[in-house]
Amino acid sequence: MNQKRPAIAEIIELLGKKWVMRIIWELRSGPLTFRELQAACGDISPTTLNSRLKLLKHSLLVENQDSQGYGLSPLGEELLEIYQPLKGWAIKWQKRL
Amino acid sequence: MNQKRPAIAEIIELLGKKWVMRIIWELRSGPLTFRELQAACGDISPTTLNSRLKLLKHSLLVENQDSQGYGLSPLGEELLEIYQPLKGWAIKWQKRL
DNA sequence: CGCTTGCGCTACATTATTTGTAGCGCTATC
DNA sequence: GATAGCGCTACAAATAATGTAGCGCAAGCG
Repeated sequence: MNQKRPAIAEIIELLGKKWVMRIIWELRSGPLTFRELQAACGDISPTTLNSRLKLLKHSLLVENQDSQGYGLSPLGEELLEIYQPLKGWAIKWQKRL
Repeated sequence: MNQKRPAIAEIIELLGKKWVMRIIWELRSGPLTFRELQAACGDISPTTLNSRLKLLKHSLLVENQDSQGYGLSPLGEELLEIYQPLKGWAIKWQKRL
């Protein structure tokens, strides 16, 4: 009852939404509160942040970590791992711009 | 004279724009013409497609491959490589949704 | 030549999404 | 019981994406 579209298309759509990757990235070194996250993202509006958090929780990438705020779920951590190589590549890429 | 922000933040912003990852993904097995790309993306509007192509060319990820249409640049290919593990992960992720 | 076909792409009005600001309701601490 | 900070919502304004029509051009054909 799940997939209408290939999984890769689904995740590409999700990650293509504004702020989604950024939020995951900002949670890389542990949970943050709503307002910390807001500040970390360079003052994303609370409306958008909340909407993205709902989406990310629903997608099982982020979860409430009781009293610590929002943190990455195990799946979220895995996704972040996959993104690691991006860090090195990005520097190289930026130099050529 | 380049970076005001960390490279990773810059690429996250770029890839977070709607359709950007999708376009790169659709070019994975070779260049496509404007209209082929439009169809591959499930009928993205030409306005948006053109705007993204401009952005991607400017970011050196996509380039005009003479008479073949649009294709990934070497940097674009590298980026796509980094995304490979996403494919397997996405399937696992989708099952848990 | 004059006609058609398909291309890359633009114009532009409509619709959807994001932003920014103010502030509510709640809890904890004094 | 007053203050401070939190997560979060309301809502109007700004920005971005969409859909449709079609232009200008180049190639192929009769």
